[in-house]
Amino acid sequence: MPIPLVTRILVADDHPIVRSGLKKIIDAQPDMEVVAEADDGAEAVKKALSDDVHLAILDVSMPKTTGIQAADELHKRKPELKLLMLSMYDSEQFLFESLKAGASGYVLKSDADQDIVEAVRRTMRGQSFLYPSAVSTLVKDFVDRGRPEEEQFDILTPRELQVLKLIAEAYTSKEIAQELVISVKTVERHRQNILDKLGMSDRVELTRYAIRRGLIQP
Amino acid sequence: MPIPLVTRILVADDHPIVRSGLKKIIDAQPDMEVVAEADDGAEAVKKALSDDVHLAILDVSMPKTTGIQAADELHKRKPELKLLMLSMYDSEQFLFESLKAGASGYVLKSDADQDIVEAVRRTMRGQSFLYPSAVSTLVKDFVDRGRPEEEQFDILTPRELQVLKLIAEAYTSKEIAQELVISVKTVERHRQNILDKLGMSDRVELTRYAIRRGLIQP
DNA sequence: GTCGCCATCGGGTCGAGGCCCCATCTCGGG
DNA sequence: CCCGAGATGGGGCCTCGACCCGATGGCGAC
Repeated sequence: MPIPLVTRILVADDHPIVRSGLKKIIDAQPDMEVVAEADDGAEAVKKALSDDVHLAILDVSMPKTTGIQAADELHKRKPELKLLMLSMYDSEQFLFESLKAGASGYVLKSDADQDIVEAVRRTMRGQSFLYPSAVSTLVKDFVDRGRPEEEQFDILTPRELQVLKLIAEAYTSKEIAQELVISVKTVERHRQNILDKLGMSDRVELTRYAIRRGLIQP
Repeated sequence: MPIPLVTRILVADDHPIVRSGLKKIIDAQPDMEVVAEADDGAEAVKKALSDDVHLAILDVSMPKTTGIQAADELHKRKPELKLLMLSMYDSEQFLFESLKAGASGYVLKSDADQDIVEAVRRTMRGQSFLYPSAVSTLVKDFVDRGRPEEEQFDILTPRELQVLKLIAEAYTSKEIAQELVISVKTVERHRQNILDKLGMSDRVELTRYAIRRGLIQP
């Protein structure tokens, strides 16, 4: 498939101003154009499938359906669609999950005004674009590949996500147990599993993680 | 002082894309123009004083010097400068602090693309602009004014801000004590005072508050 | 079918966090 | 000059969180 003369782009971010800023930068380029916008992962999937979109720029952290989930689904249902992830955070976990979900690029919001045009062009040429320190992260991961069958990195189960969300909303274990109609012990078990999987050690870290993921608002 | 034909605006936000989005919307208006940008409160103060700026749009939550601190200083040193606060959050506390710091308007980021132009025009005319539910908040506060000398709402002391920051970075009390070279008891005393002042009850809520304030990144 | 993952529930330990009491010292403002 | 606020420290209380141990049923993959 040849590279289109004008790349038709969908922009998904929950903040209208960010979309507006991206649109300004992109529409100033002769070879690209924003043809659709979405403020949530689910909407992004719908619009990216129906519209004639070449490339989707997805914010990793969006309420309800995150950018990663959207990327995953889009990659399965429309493999020829290019995916470019946008994130506030230099996070190893998000980077890996994005790449696993089929993203070709990962741009930090703090550098997006400079990087986004280049990232779109590179992505459309079939290459990848990662922000500088992401490359180091990938190299480090490559070197560390000594561990034979270790889990590499994890995703939480749906139930664990529910519990995490409530923890980050300052519910106590007892309150979570009532809310989910399970025992306190089970809540604590889930919490422990989440802490183990993420390599964290208390609720404060979980809270920050939940916010980074877009599970809750600060 | 007459209203200038073209309002000269400074935009301060730590995310370049947000600045870019605001600039796009503002520069599309014939009667306003972005003449300076800043990514931090301190820089905003410097530029707003030196440049010939009529109005400053300040993000409430910025790293290091927050928008509120910047507003406070600008209001003291250049009282004729109009101040428009921009925030991610519908927060009573931030609203009150902004108004106390001399801001004429408070716009939510989620509505900024629609509200910002109107807010700038109203502000330049010497009026106020608040997002809808902020008006209700102010009315409620007015009605509640029954309490005679109650502290109304608080701000944290510098020391308390230090402690809060470390708590939100998942330091334990013991670690904070070591870091600040004080006793664990004092740390817990500070933590308790912070909780009391903010009307909160655990570290998770403090963490979310610290993030909203821009004290730390998630 | 067996193995592993997920979700559920129980026991126990120990320290930290959350919530009271108290006091001292310093410093700036009325 | 004293008062209040900020910062510091201590004693004690009880709950909850963080980290171990164990088990069982279900469900999907190989």
